[in-house]
Amino acid sequence: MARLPSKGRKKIQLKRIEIDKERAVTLSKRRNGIFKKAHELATLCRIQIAIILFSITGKPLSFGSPNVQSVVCKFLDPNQVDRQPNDFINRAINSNHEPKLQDFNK
Amino acid sequence: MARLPSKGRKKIQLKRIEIDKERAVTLSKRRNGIFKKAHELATLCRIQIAIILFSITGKPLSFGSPNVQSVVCKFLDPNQVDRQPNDFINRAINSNHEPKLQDFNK
DNA sequence: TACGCTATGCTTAGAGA
DNA sequence: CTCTCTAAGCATAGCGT
Repeated sequence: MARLPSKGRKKIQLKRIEIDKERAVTLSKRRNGIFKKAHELATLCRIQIAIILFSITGKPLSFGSPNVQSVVCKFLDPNQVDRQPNDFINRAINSNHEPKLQDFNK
Repeated sequence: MARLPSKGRKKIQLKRIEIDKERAVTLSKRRNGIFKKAHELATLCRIQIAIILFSITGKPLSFGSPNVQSVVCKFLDPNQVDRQPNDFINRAINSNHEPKLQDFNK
Protein backbone atom coordinates (compact mmCIF):
# COMPACT_ATOMS: atom_id res chain seq x y z
CA MET A 1 0.00 0.00 0.00
CA ALA A 2 1.45 3.36 1.05
CA ARG A 3 1.00 5.01 -2.30
CA LEU A 4 3.47 7.58 -3.46
CA PRO A 5 2.10 10.73 -5.07
CA SER A 6 3.73 9.93 -8.42
CA LYS A 7 0.92 8.00 -10.02
CA GLY A 8 -1.31 8.85 -12.91
CA ARG A 9 -0.73 8.87 -16.61
CA LYS A 10 2.31 10.36 -18.27
CA LYS A 11 2.72 11.34 -21.85
CA ILE A 12 4.58 8.80 -23.94
CA GLN A 13 6.45 9.11 -27.19
CA LEU A 14 4.91 7.63 -30.31
CA LYS A 15 7.72 5.19 -30.97
CA ARG A 16 8.52 1.60 -30.21
CA ILE A 17 8.60 0.82 -26.49
CA GLU A 18 11.99 -0.71 -25.88
CA ILE A 19 11.35 -2.45 -22.56
CA ASP A 20 9.93 -5.87 -23.37
CA LYS A 21 7.60 -6.22 -20.41
CA GLU A 22 6.31 -2.69 -20.70
CA ARG A 23 5.65 -3.20 -24.41
CA ALA A 24 3.74 -6.40 -23.71
CA VAL A 25 1.61 -4.74 -21.06
CA THR A 26 0.85 -1.78 -23.32
CA LEU A 27 -0.12 -4.12 -26.13
CA SER A 28 -2.45 -6.03 -23.86
CA LYS A 29 -4.14 -2.91 -22.51
CA ARG A 30 -4.48 -1.11 -25.82
CA ARG A 31 -5.58 -4.22 -27.64
CA ASN A 32 -8.49 -4.49 -25.24
CA GLY A 33 -9.14 -0.80 -25.68
CA ILE A 34 -9.28 -0.99 -29.47
CA PHE A 35 -11.49 -4.09 -29.42
CA LYS A 36 -13.83 -2.28 -27.07
CA LYS A 37 -13.89 0.77 -29.36
CA ALA A 38 -14.64 -1.46 -32.33
CA HIS A 39 -17.48 -3.11 -30.46
CA GLU A 40 -18.89 0.30 -29.54
CA LEU A 41 -18.64 1.51 -33.12
CA ALA A 42 -20.32 -1.62 -34.44
CA THR A 43 -23.13 -1.15 -31.93
CA LEU A 44 -23.58 2.61 -32.28
CA CYS A 45 -23.54 2.65 -36.08
CA ARG A 46 -24.57 -0.93 -36.71
CA ILE A 47 -21.75 -1.63 -39.12
CA GLN A 48 -19.56 -4.64 -39.77
CA ILE A 49 -15.98 -4.41 -38.55
CA ALA A 50 -13.07 -6.79 -38.16
CA ILE A 51 -9.67 -6.33 -36.57
CA ILE A 52 -6.77 -8.71 -37.02
CA LEU A 53 -3.44 -8.34 -35.28
CA PHE A 54 -0.42 -10.37 -34.39
CA SER A 55 0.95 -10.24 -30.88
CA ILE A 56 4.63 -9.79 -30.10
CA THR A 57 5.01 -13.55 -30.04
CA GLY A 58 3.31 -13.80 -33.41
CA LYS A 59 0.04 -15.09 -32.05
CA PRO A 60 -2.98 -14.07 -34.16
CA LEU A 61 -5.70 -12.22 -32.28
CA SER A 62 -8.87 -10.88 -33.79
CA PHE A 63 -12.17 -9.22 -33.20
CA GLY A 64 -15.15 -9.17 -35.49
CA SER A 65 -18.67 -7.89 -35.50
CA PRO A 66 -20.67 -9.88 -36.30
CA ASN A 67 -17.59 -12.05 -36.83
CA VAL A 68 -14.18 -11.88 -38.47
CA GLN A 69 -14.85 -14.36 -41.26
CA SER A 70 -17.90 -12.65 -42.71
CA VAL A 71 -16.23 -9.26 -42.78
CA VAL A 72 -12.99 -10.54 -44.28
CA CYS A 73 -14.82 -12.62 -46.86
CA LYS A 74 -17.02 -9.70 -47.82
CA PHE A 75 -13.91 -7.53 -48.11
CA LEU A 76 -12.16 -10.10 -50.26
CA ASP A 77 -15.22 -10.63 -52.40
CA PRO A 78 -17.58 -7.65 -52.22
CA ASN A 79 -19.90 -9.06 -54.86
CA GLN A 80 -20.27 -12.31 -52.96
CA VAL A 81 -19.99 -14.15 -56.24
CA ASP A 82 -18.54 -17.61 -56.44
CA ARG A 83 -15.55 -17.61 -58.69
CA GLN A 84 -12.37 -19.51 -59.31
CA PRO A 85 -10.24 -19.58 -56.17
CA ASN A 86 -7.18 -18.26 -57.97
CA ASP A 87 -9.14 -15.31 -59.21
CA PHE A 88 -10.59 -14.91 -55.72
CA ILE A 89 -7.17 -14.63 -54.17
CA ASN A 90 -5.82 -12.37 -56.87
CA ARG A 91 -8.72 -10.00 -56.59
CA ALA A 92 -8.10 -9.83 -52.87
CA ILE A 93 -4.45 -9.03 -53.31
CA ASN A 94 -5.07 -6.48 -56.02
CA SER A 95 -8.23 -5.00 -54.56
CA ASN A 96 -8.25 -1.25 -54.63
CA HIS A 97 -11.21 -0.54 -52.39
CA GLU A 98 -9.11 1.25 -49.83
CA PRO A 99 -9.61 4.93 -50.59
CA LYS A 100 -7.95 6.23 -47.45
CA LEU A 101 -5.38 3.57 -46.75
CA GLN A 102 -2.56 5.55 -48.26
CA ASP A 103 -3.30 8.59 -46.15
CA PHE A 104 -3.36 6.68 -42.90
CA ASN A 105 -0.23 4.76 -43.74
CA LYS A 106 1.49 7.99 -44.72
CA MET B 1 -19.24 32.98 -32.40
CA ALA B 2 -21.01 33.83 -29.09
CA ARG B 3 -20.81 30.33 -27.70
CA LEU B 4 -23.42 29.06 -25.33
CA PRO B 5 -22.23 27.37 -22.15
CA SER B 6 -23.95 24.07 -22.95
CA LYS B 7 -21.23 22.37 -24.91
CA GLY B 8 -18.96 19.53 -24.01
CA ARG B 9 -19.42 15.83 -24.15
CA LYS B 10 -22.47 14.04 -22.90
CA LYS B 11 -22.77 10.41 -22.05
CA ILE B 12 -24.36 8.33 -24.77
CA GLN B 13 -26.10 5.00 -24.64
CA LEU B 14 -24.31 2.00 -26.12
CA LYS B 15 -26.97 1.27 -28.71
CA ARG B 16 -27.66 2.11 -32.31
CA ILE B 17 -27.85 5.85 -32.98
CA GLU B 18 -31.19 6.37 -34.67
CA ILE B 19 -30.62 9.77 -36.25
CA ASP B 20 -29.01 9.14 -39.62
CA LYS B 21 -26.79 12.19 -39.78
CA GLU B 22 -25.65 11.83 -36.21
CA ARG B 23 -24.82 8.18 -36.79
CA ALA B 24 -22.81 9.06 -39.89
CA VAL B 25 -20.86 11.74 -38.05
CA THR B 26 -20.13 9.44 -35.13
CA LEU B 27 -18.94 6.74 -37.50
CA SER B 28 -16.62 9.18 -39.23
CA LYS B 29 -15.15 10.50 -36.00
CA ARG B 30 -14.74 7.15 -34.30
CA ARG B 31 -13.42 5.47 -37.40
CA ASN B 32 -10.63 8.01 -37.47
CA GLY B 33 -10.09 7.47 -33.75
CA ILE B 34 -9.78 3.71 -34.07
CA PHE B 35 -7.47 3.94 -37.07
CA LYS B 36 -5.29 6.34 -35.11
CA LYS B 37 -5.25 3.96 -32.13
CA ALA B 38 -4.30 1.10 -34.41
CA HIS B 39 -1.46 3.12 -35.86
CA GLU B 40 -0.24 4.01 -32.37
CA LEU B 41 -0.39 0.38 -31.28
CA ALA B 42 1.50 -0.76 -34.37
CA THR B 43 4.15 1.86 -33.69
CA LEU B 44 4.45 1.42 -29.93
CA CYS B 45 4.57 -2.37 -29.99
CA ARG B 46 5.79 -2.87 -33.56
CA ILE B 47 3.12 -5.37 -34.43
CA GLN B 48 1.07 -6.04 -37.54
CA ILE B 49 -2.56 -4.97 -37.44
CA ALA B 50 -5.39 -4.63 -39.93
CA ILE B 51 -8.88 -3.21 -39.59
CA ILE B 52 -11.65 -3.72 -42.10
CA LEU B 53 -15.07 -2.13 -41.82
CA PHE B 54 -18.04 -1.31 -43.97
CA SER B 55 -19.56 2.14 -43.79
CA ILE B 56 -23.28 2.75 -43.46
CA THR B 57 -23.52 2.90 -47.22
CA GLY B 58 -21.66 -0.40 -47.48
CA LYS B 59 -18.42 1.14 -48.61
CA PRO B 60 -15.36 -0.87 -47.53
CA LEU B 61 -12.79 1.07 -45.53
CA SER B 62 -9.62 -0.34 -44.11
CA PHE B 63 -6.40 0.33 -42.27
CA GLY B 64 -3.34 -1.82 -42.14
CA SER B 65 0.13 -1.70 -40.71
CA PRO B 66 2.25 -2.36 -42.67
CA ASN B 67 -0.73 -2.98 -44.97
CA VAL B 68 -4.06 -4.77 -44.98
CA GLN B 69 -3.16 -7.45 -47.49
CA SER B 70 -0.14 -8.82 -45.68
CA VAL B 71 -1.95 -9.06 -42.37
CA VAL B 72 -5.07 -10.66 -43.84
CA CYS B 73 -3.04 -13.10 -45.89
CA LYS B 74 -0.94 -14.05 -42.88
CA PHE B 75 -4.12 -14.52 -40.88
CA LEU B 76 -5.70 -16.66 -43.57
CA ASP B 77 -2.55 -18.69 -44.01
CA PRO B 78 -0.38 -18.50 -40.88
CA ASN B 79 2.07 -21.06 -42.17
CA GLN B 80 2.60 -19.11 -45.37
CA VAL B 81 2.54 -22.38 -47.24
CA ASP B 82 1.28 -22.62 -50.77
CA ARG B 83 -1.63 -24.98 -50.96
CA GLN B 84 -4.65 -25.72 -53.04
CA PRO B 85 -6.88 -22.64 -53.26
CA ASN B 86 -9.96 -24.55 -52.15
CA ASP B 87 -8.15 -25.72 -49.07
CA PHE B 88 -6.87 -22.18 -48.57
CA ILE B 89 -10.36 -20.77 -48.51
CA ASN B 90 -11.75 -23.51 -46.31
CA ARG B 91 -8.99 -23.10 -43.80
CA ALA B 92 -9.76 -19.38 -43.66
CA ILE B 93 -13.44 -19.97 -43.11
CA ASN B 94 -12.89 -22.62 -40.50
CA SER B 95 -9.91 -21.05 -38.78
CA ASN B 96 -10.19 -21.11 -35.03
CA HIS B 97 -7.31 -18.89 -34.00
CA GLU B 98 -9.56 -16.41 -32.23
CA PRO B 99 -9.20 -17.19 -28.56
CA LYS B 100 -11.05 -14.15 -27.23
CA LEU B 101 -13.49 -13.49 -30.02
CA GLN B 102 -16.37 -15.12 -28.22
CA ASP B 103 -15.86 -13.00 -25.13
CA PHE B 104 -15.80 -9.77 -27.05
CA ASN B 105 -18.77 -10.73 -29.14
CA LYS B 106 -20.64 -11.72 -26.00
C1' DT C 1 0.20 -12.98 -18.21
C1' DA C 2 -4.11 -10.41 -15.70
C1' DC C 3 -6.12 -7.09 -12.25
C1' DG C 4 -6.63 -2.77 -9.07
C1' DC C 5 -5.64 1.89 -8.48
C1' DT C 6 -5.76 6.95 -9.82
C1' DA C 7 -3.99 11.17 -11.86
C1' DT C 8 -3.85 12.73 -16.31
C1' DG C 9 -3.81 12.72 -21.25
C1' DC C 10 -6.86 11.67 -24.92
C1' DT C 11 -11.18 11.23 -27.33
C1' DT C 12 -15.35 12.87 -28.57
C1' DA C 13 -20.67 14.72 -28.23
C1' DG C 14 -22.77 18.54 -29.47
C1' DA C 15 -23.07 22.69 -31.86
C1' DG C 16 -21.56 25.63 -35.70
C1' DA C 17 -19.36 26.78 -40.17
C1' DC D 1 -18.54 14.86 -45.93
C1' DT D 2 -14.79 17.85 -43.23
C1' DC D 3 -13.17 21.15 -39.90
C1' DT D 4 -13.25 23.85 -35.42
C1' DC D 5 -14.21 24.45 -30.51
C1' DT D 6 -15.22 23.14 -25.64
C1' DA D 7 -16.26 20.40 -21.69
C1' DA D 8 -16.42 16.24 -19.80
C1' DG D 9 -16.43 11.26 -20.36
C1' DC D 10 -13.11 7.77 -21.10
C1' DA D 11 -8.66 5.26 -21.64
C1' DT D 12 -4.44 4.39 -19.78
C1' DA D 13 0.90 4.90 -17.78
C1' DG D 14 3.01 3.63 -14.06
C1' DC D 15 2.83 1.48 -10.06
C1' DG D 16 1.69 -2.39 -6.88
C1' DT D 17 -0.39 -7.11 -6.21
